[in-house]
Amino acid sequence: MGLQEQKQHFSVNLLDWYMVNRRDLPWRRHNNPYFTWVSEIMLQQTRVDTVIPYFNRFIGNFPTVQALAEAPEEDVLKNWEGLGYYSRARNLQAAARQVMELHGGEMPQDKPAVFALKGVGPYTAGAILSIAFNQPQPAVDGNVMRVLSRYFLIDEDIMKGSTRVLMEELAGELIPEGRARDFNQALMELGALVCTPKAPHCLTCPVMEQCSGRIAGRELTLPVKTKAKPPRPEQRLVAIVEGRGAHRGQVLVRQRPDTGLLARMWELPHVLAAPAAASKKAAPLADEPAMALLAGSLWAEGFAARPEGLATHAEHVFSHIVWSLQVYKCTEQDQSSELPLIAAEARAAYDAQAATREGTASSSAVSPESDTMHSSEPGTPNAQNIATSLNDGEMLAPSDVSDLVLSTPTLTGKGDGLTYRWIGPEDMDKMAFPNIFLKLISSYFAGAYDQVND
DNA sequence: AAATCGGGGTG
DNA sequence: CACCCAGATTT
Repeated sequence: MGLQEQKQHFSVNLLDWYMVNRRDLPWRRHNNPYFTWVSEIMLQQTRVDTVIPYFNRFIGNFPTVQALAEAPEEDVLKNWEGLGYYSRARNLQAAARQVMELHGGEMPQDKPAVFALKGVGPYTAGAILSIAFNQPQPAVDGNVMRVLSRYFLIDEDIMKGSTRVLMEELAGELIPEGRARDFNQALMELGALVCTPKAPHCLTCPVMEQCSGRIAGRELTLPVKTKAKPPRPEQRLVAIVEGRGAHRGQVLVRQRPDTGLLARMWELPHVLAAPAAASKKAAPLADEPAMALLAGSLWAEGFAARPEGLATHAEHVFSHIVWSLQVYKCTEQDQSSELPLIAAEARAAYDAQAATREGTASSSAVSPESDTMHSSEPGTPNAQNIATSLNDGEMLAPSDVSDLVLSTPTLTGKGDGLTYRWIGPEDMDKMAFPNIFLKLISSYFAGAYDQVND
């Protein structure tokens, strides 16, 4: 068969199949460019079933571009909580403000203007232009590259940028006249429902007859894709600090920096236990030094807390990092009278353990990442900085750690400080937390860590 | 071109 | 357990 014939077979049969088999999805019920836009951002690297409830709630709370543009960013982030890739939420709102200022609140319809919106790349621009405005632009995502690589037996590595460009040219040629809206969605629908990654349903595929990949027996080996680098392991020590006195019934949380991992999300305080010098692998730290490090870090950030014992272990997997968390239940201590005692005990506990470990034992650095830290909450103890030159993941000699634990906090009054807050259960519905901390804090408020072993 | 950026479903 | 998902942005 000729290539042109193969292309026509594909377009005609795929489109016919889609008109019968298309799913009824919330963003397909109205032809609203704003709905299309929001859905496409949410669907980036995220499954349809996951997105549906988020989309419905988001549109309910922010029904128009203007409503989104005028909302507090905190509310937008809260609506994104648990969906991941939180820069999507912040970019989406920034783009809504772009649309208000540059386009009077109406979605632009020309490619340069759509592409210029924050968070809109090659795929999403094509998706918006074709789905919302029926413009003959390709929308090449992972589904499309998988379908095309199989049907046309394309051996190019789909991780390469040049391959995506090649696919876009091909996908553009396949769009039937005047049918970009349906055809582009058909292409993705086929990838999601039939031409699936591991076990494609070739027997029910509308284009199986002329699928070069299937005919060659290559449907399971396509697309060609270089393997991703495995995520690096990190051991982290987490504090659930139970408030006393004025903070009774509350727990200590902090907000992450404006950029980087989980930007502007709230979390429990935690420190990185640096990998052992020899193996360079993250390994659990014994409870005593772990609690000493945690007490020392909290102290250095302006909080007096006594670690009581291990509450639980937890794991959180990112694309590029795996957090193994040791979670310790701590209690807030009276600042003036008991703090020196806490520091001394922390040092004694650390030294006792360090003596039993060979060479350079595991140690810690402040987190998150390389940001310097100090408390900025009025009413808390003095703002301090543990060590401005200390980067996340750097090694510390045990003696340095002891010094840190015993060091007298000093005000720096500079740099981007993290905001710490004491919160109760009622505060959880306004602040956005990553899922791992959402679970840990909810469990704490539910009484799950009431008794710990110390 | 390679890293960074979440979280969960699937075989 | 590995793989991948309606990718974009930064370096």
